[in-house]
Amino acid sequence: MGVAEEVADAVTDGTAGTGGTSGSGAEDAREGGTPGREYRMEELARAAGITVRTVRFYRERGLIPPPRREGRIAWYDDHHLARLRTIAALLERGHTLQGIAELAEAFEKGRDVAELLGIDGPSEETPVRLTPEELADRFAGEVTPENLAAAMEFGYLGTDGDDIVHISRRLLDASATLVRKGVPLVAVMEAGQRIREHADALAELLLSFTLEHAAEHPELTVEELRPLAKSVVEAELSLALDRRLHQA
DNA sequence: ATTCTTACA
DNA sequence: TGTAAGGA
Repeated sequence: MGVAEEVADAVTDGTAGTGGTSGSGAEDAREGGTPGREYRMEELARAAGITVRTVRFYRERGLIPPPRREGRIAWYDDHHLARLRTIAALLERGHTLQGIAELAEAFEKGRDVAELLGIDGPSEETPVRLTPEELADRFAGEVTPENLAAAMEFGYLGTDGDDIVHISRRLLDASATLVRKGVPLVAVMEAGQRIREHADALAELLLSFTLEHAAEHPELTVEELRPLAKSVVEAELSLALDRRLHQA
Protein backbone atom coordinates (compact mmCIF):
# COMPACT_ATOMS: atom_id res chain seq x y z
CA MET A 1 0.00 0.00 0.00
CA GLY A 2 2.74 2.39 0.90
CA VAL A 3 4.46 1.62 -2.34
CA ALA A 4 1.38 2.13 -4.42
CA GLU A 5 0.62 5.40 -2.74
CA GLU A 6 4.07 6.66 -3.45
CA VAL A 7 3.72 5.70 -7.06
CA ALA A 8 0.39 7.45 -7.23
CA ASP A 9 1.99 10.53 -5.79
CA ALA A 10 4.89 10.33 -8.14
CA VAL A 11 2.60 10.05 -11.10
CA THR A 12 0.37 12.84 -9.92
CA ASP A 13 2.80 15.56 -8.95
CA GLY A 14 6.07 14.24 -10.20
CA THR A 15 7.71 13.87 -6.81
CA ALA A 16 8.61 10.49 -5.49
CA GLY A 17 8.72 9.28 -1.91
CA THR A 18 11.55 10.29 0.38
CA GLY A 19 12.66 13.73 -0.60
CA GLY A 20 15.40 12.78 -2.99
CA THR A 21 16.48 16.29 -3.80
CA SER A 22 20.12 15.60 -3.16
CA GLY A 23 21.99 17.69 -5.65
CA SER A 24 23.41 14.90 -7.75
CA GLY A 25 21.89 16.63 -10.75
CA ALA A 26 20.08 13.52 -11.93
CA GLU A 27 17.06 14.26 -14.10
CA ASP A 28 13.64 13.22 -13.02
CA ALA A 29 11.96 10.71 -15.26
CA ARG A 30 8.62 12.30 -16.00
CA GLU A 31 5.47 10.66 -17.18
CA GLY A 32 6.01 9.76 -20.83
CA GLY A 33 8.69 12.36 -20.92
CA THR A 34 11.36 10.38 -22.73
CA PRO A 35 10.12 7.26 -24.47
CA GLY A 36 12.85 5.04 -25.77
CA ARG A 37 15.16 6.10 -23.05
CA GLU A 38 17.01 3.64 -20.85
CA TYR A 39 17.38 3.74 -17.12
CA ARG A 40 19.94 2.63 -14.62
CA MET A 41 18.75 0.71 -11.63
CA GLU A 42 18.41 3.74 -9.43
CA GLU A 43 16.78 5.89 -12.10
CA LEU A 44 14.22 3.24 -12.77
CA ALA A 45 13.43 2.80 -9.11
CA ARG A 46 13.03 6.53 -8.58
CA ALA A 47 10.84 6.88 -11.64
CA ALA A 48 8.63 4.10 -10.34
CA GLY A 49 8.58 5.48 -6.84
CA ILE A 50 10.04 2.38 -5.24
CA THR A 51 13.40 1.43 -3.85
CA VAL A 52 16.18 -0.27 -5.74
CA ARG A 53 15.85 -3.22 -3.44
CA THR A 54 12.23 -3.63 -4.38
CA VAL A 55 13.05 -3.59 -8.07
CA ARG A 56 15.55 -6.36 -7.49
CA PHE A 57 12.99 -8.19 -5.41
CA TYR A 58 10.46 -8.05 -8.22
CA ARG A 59 13.04 -9.24 -10.66
CA GLU A 60 13.85 -12.24 -8.52
CA ARG A 61 10.18 -13.13 -8.57
CA GLY A 62 10.02 -12.82 -12.33
CA LEU A 63 7.69 -9.85 -12.16
CA ILE A 64 9.77 -7.84 -14.56
CA PRO A 65 11.85 -9.00 -17.52
CA PRO A 66 15.62 -9.16 -17.13
CA PRO A 67 17.37 -5.91 -18.00
CA ARG A 68 19.75 -5.50 -20.89
CA ARG A 69 23.19 -6.22 -19.60
CA GLU A 70 26.14 -4.15 -20.63
CA GLY A 71 29.00 -5.59 -18.75
CA ARG A 72 28.47 -4.67 -15.16
CA ILE A 73 25.51 -2.34 -15.50
CA ALA A 74 21.89 -3.23 -16.00
CA TRP A 75 19.84 -1.14 -18.41
CA TYR A 76 16.09 -0.90 -18.06
CA ASP A 77 13.68 0.69 -20.49
CA ASP A 78 10.13 2.03 -20.65
CA HIS A 79 8.72 -1.45 -20.66
CA HIS A 80 10.21 -2.14 -17.30
CA LEU A 81 8.94 1.16 -16.00
CA ALA A 82 5.47 0.51 -17.34
CA ARG A 83 5.53 -2.91 -15.77
CA LEU A 84 6.50 -1.49 -12.40
CA ARG A 85 3.64 0.97 -12.56
CA THR A 86 1.32 -1.85 -13.47
CA ILE A 87 2.51 -3.93 -10.56
CA ALA A 88 1.95 -1.04 -8.19
CA ALA A 89 -1.53 -0.46 -9.57
CA LEU A 90 -2.46 -4.12 -9.31
CA LEU A 91 -1.09 -4.32 -5.79
CA GLU A 92 -3.28 -1.40 -4.87
CA ARG A 93 -6.24 -3.27 -6.22
CA GLY A 94 -5.62 -6.11 -3.84
CA HIS A 95 -3.71 -8.45 -6.09
CA THR A 96 -1.04 -10.51 -4.41
CA LEU A 97 2.54 -10.49 -5.59
CA GLN A 98 2.23 -14.17 -6.38
CA GLY A 99 -0.85 -13.54 -8.47
CA ILE A 100 0.80 -10.69 -10.32
CA ALA A 101 3.80 -12.89 -11.04
CA GLU A 102 1.57 -15.52 -12.61
CA LEU A 103 -0.26 -12.83 -14.50
CA ALA A 104 3.02 -11.50 -15.80
CA GLU A 105 3.97 -14.97 -16.96
CA ALA A 106 0.75 -15.40 -18.87
CA PHE A 107 1.24 -11.90 -20.22
CA GLU A 108 4.69 -12.72 -21.58
CA LYS A 109 3.43 -15.85 -23.24
CA GLY A 110 0.94 -13.90 -25.30
CA ARG A 111 3.45 -11.39 -26.57
CA ASP A 112 3.46 -12.67 -30.12
CA VAL A 113 -0.29 -12.76 -30.43
CA ALA A 114 -0.24 -9.04 -31.01
CA GLU A 115 0.59 -9.46 -34.66
CA LEU A 116 -2.39 -11.68 -35.18
CA LEU A 117 -4.61 -8.88 -34.01
CA GLY A 118 -2.78 -6.03 -35.62
CA ILE A 119 -2.97 -7.26 -39.19
CA ASP A 120 -6.71 -7.39 -39.36
CA GLY A 121 -8.48 -6.66 -42.58
CA PRO A 122 -11.60 -4.53 -42.77
CA SER A 123 -13.84 -5.33 -39.88
CA GLU A 124 -16.61 -3.52 -38.14
CA GLU A 125 -15.32 -4.70 -34.82
CA THR A 126 -13.14 -2.11 -33.20
CA PRO A 127 -10.30 -3.42 -31.09
CA VAL A 128 -10.06 -2.02 -27.61
CA ARG A 129 -6.76 -1.14 -26.08
CA LEU A 130 -6.62 -1.21 -22.35
CA THR A 131 -4.11 -1.43 -19.54
CA PRO A 132 -3.89 -4.47 -17.28
CA GLU A 133 -5.40 -2.33 -14.54
CA GLU A 134 -8.39 -1.42 -16.64
CA LEU A 135 -8.87 -5.05 -17.50
CA ALA A 136 -8.75 -5.96 -13.83
CA ASP A 137 -11.41 -3.34 -13.21
CA ARG A 138 -13.74 -4.58 -15.91
CA PHE A 139 -13.59 -8.15 -14.73
CA ALA A 140 -13.21 -7.66 -11.02
CA GLY A 141 -11.77 -10.74 -9.42
CA GLU A 142 -11.87 -12.73 -12.63
CA VAL A 143 -8.53 -11.68 -14.01
CA THR A 144 -6.60 -14.81 -13.15
CA PRO A 145 -3.62 -16.22 -15.03
CA GLU A 146 -5.81 -19.08 -16.18
CA ASN A 147 -8.50 -16.80 -17.56
CA LEU A 148 -5.92 -14.55 -19.15
CA ALA A 149 -4.27 -17.49 -20.84
CA ALA A 150 -7.63 -18.80 -22.00
CA ALA A 151 -8.65 -15.44 -23.41
CA MET A 152 -5.41 -15.30 -25.35
CA GLU A 153 -5.86 -18.87 -26.46
CA PHE A 154 -9.29 -18.06 -27.81
CA GLY A 155 -7.92 -15.00 -29.50
CA TYR A 156 -10.02 -12.52 -27.58
CA LEU A 157 -6.98 -10.94 -26.06
CA GLY A 158 -3.57 -10.05 -27.35
CA THR A 159 -0.86 -7.70 -26.30
CA ASP A 160 0.65 -4.67 -27.92
CA GLY A 161 3.61 -3.26 -26.12
CA ASP A 162 2.54 -2.91 -22.53
CA ASP A 163 -1.13 -2.72 -23.34
CA ILE A 164 -3.69 -5.43 -23.71
CA VAL A 165 -5.84 -5.45 -26.80
CA HIS A 166 -9.29 -6.96 -27.00
CA ILE A 167 -10.39 -7.79 -30.51
CA SER A 168 -13.89 -6.46 -30.19
CA ARG A 169 -15.48 -3.65 -28.27
CA ARG A 170 -18.85 -5.33 -28.41
CA LEU A 171 -17.59 -8.67 -27.21
CA LEU A 172 -15.66 -6.99 -24.45
CA ASP A 173 -18.69 -5.04 -23.30
CA ALA A 174 -20.95 -8.06 -23.47
CA SER A 175 -18.61 -10.30 -21.51
CA ALA A 176 -17.90 -7.61 -18.94
CA THR A 177 -21.62 -7.13 -18.45
CA LEU A 178 -22.19 -10.82 -17.94
CA VAL A 179 -19.35 -11.07 -15.47
CA ARG A 180 -20.66 -8.07 -13.59
CA LYS A 181 -23.96 -9.86 -13.27
CA GLY A 182 -22.21 -12.79 -11.66
CA VAL A 183 -21.49 -15.18 -14.51
CA PRO A 184 -18.02 -16.72 -14.23
CA LEU A 185 -15.72 -15.49 -16.95
CA VAL A 186 -14.76 -19.04 -17.89
CA ALA A 187 -18.38 -19.82 -18.60
CA VAL A 188 -18.71 -16.70 -20.69
CA MET A 189 -15.66 -17.57 -22.74
CA GLU A 190 -16.73 -21.15 -23.27
CA ALA A 191 -20.11 -20.02 -24.49
CA GLY A 192 -18.35 -17.51 -26.68
CA GLN A 193 -16.29 -20.28 -28.19
CA ARG A 194 -19.35 -22.30 -29.11
CA ILE A 195 -21.01 -19.27 -30.60
CA ARG A 196 -17.90 -18.57 -32.59
CA GLU A 197 -17.97 -22.05 -34.07
CA HIS A 198 -21.44 -21.45 -35.40
CA ALA A 199 -20.48 -18.00 -36.59
CA ASP A 200 -17.59 -19.53 -38.47
CA ALA A 201 -19.99 -21.90 -40.14
CA LEU A 202 -22.24 -19.02 -41.14
CA ALA A 203 -19.30 -17.09 -42.49
CA GLU A 204 -18.21 -20.05 -44.53
CA LEU A 205 -21.70 -20.36 -45.91
CA LEU A 206 -21.65 -16.72 -46.91
CA LEU A 207 -18.30 -17.12 -48.58
CA SER A 208 -19.28 -20.12 -50.62
CA PHE A 209 -22.51 -18.41 -51.53
CA THR A 210 -20.55 -15.48 -52.84
CA LEU A 211 -18.23 -17.67 -54.84
CA GLU A 212 -21.08 -19.59 -56.40
CA HIS A 213 -22.62 -16.47 -57.81
CA ALA A 214 -19.51 -14.45 -58.40
CA ALA A 215 -19.24 -15.61 -62.01
CA GLU A 216 -22.54 -14.22 -63.20
CA HIS A 217 -22.63 -11.34 -60.75
CA PRO A 218 -19.19 -9.78 -60.28
CA GLU A 219 -20.62 -7.01 -58.14
CA LEU A 220 -21.46 -9.61 -55.53
CA THR A 221 -18.61 -9.25 -53.08
CA VAL A 222 -18.40 -10.42 -49.51
CA GLU A 223 -18.25 -6.86 -48.33
CA GLU A 224 -21.38 -6.07 -50.33
CA LEU A 225 -23.15 -8.88 -48.61
CA ARG A 226 -21.89 -8.17 -45.12
CA PRO A 227 -24.74 -5.92 -43.98
CA LEU A 228 -27.28 -8.19 -45.64
CA ALA A 229 -25.84 -11.25 -43.99
CA LYS A 230 -25.82 -9.55 -40.64
CA SER A 231 -29.46 -8.60 -40.75
CA VAL A 232 -30.45 -12.03 -42.01
CA VAL A 233 -28.59 -13.75 -39.22
CA GLU A 234 -29.95 -11.37 -36.63
CA ALA A 235 -33.50 -11.88 -37.89
CA GLU A 236 -33.16 -15.63 -37.90
CA LEU A 237 -31.70 -15.59 -34.45
CA SER A 238 -34.62 -13.59 -33.15
CA LEU A 239 -37.06 -15.96 -34.78
CA ALA A 240 -35.23 -18.96 -33.39
CA LEU A 241 -35.34 -17.52 -29.90
CA ASP A 242 -39.03 -16.85 -30.32
CA ARG A 243 -39.67 -20.44 -31.36
CA ARG A 244 -37.85 -21.80 -28.32
CA LEU A 245 -39.58 -19.49 -25.91
CA HIS A 246 -43.05 -20.09 -27.28
CA GLN A 247 -42.77 -23.81 -27.31
CA ALA A 248 -41.24 -24.06 -23.86
C1' DA B 1 34.71 5.75 -7.36
C1' DT B 2 30.60 3.76 -9.13
C1' DT B 3 27.08 0.26 -9.93
C1' DC B 4 25.24 -3.98 -8.81
C1' DT B 5 24.89 -8.48 -6.22
C1' DT B 6 25.09 -11.43 -2.30
C1' DA B 7 24.08 -12.40 2.26
C1' DC B 8 22.14 -11.52 6.46
C1' DA B 9 18.77 -9.47 9.55
C1' DT C 1 12.52 -5.11 2.40
C1' DG C 2 16.81 -2.45 4.71
C1' DT C 3 21.61 -2.65 4.85
C1' DA C 4 26.32 -3.94 5.08
C1' DA C 5 30.04 -6.10 2.52
C1' DG C 6 32.31 -7.31 -1.62
C1' DG C 7 33.16 -8.16 -6.78
C1' DA C 8 34.09 -5.90 -11.21
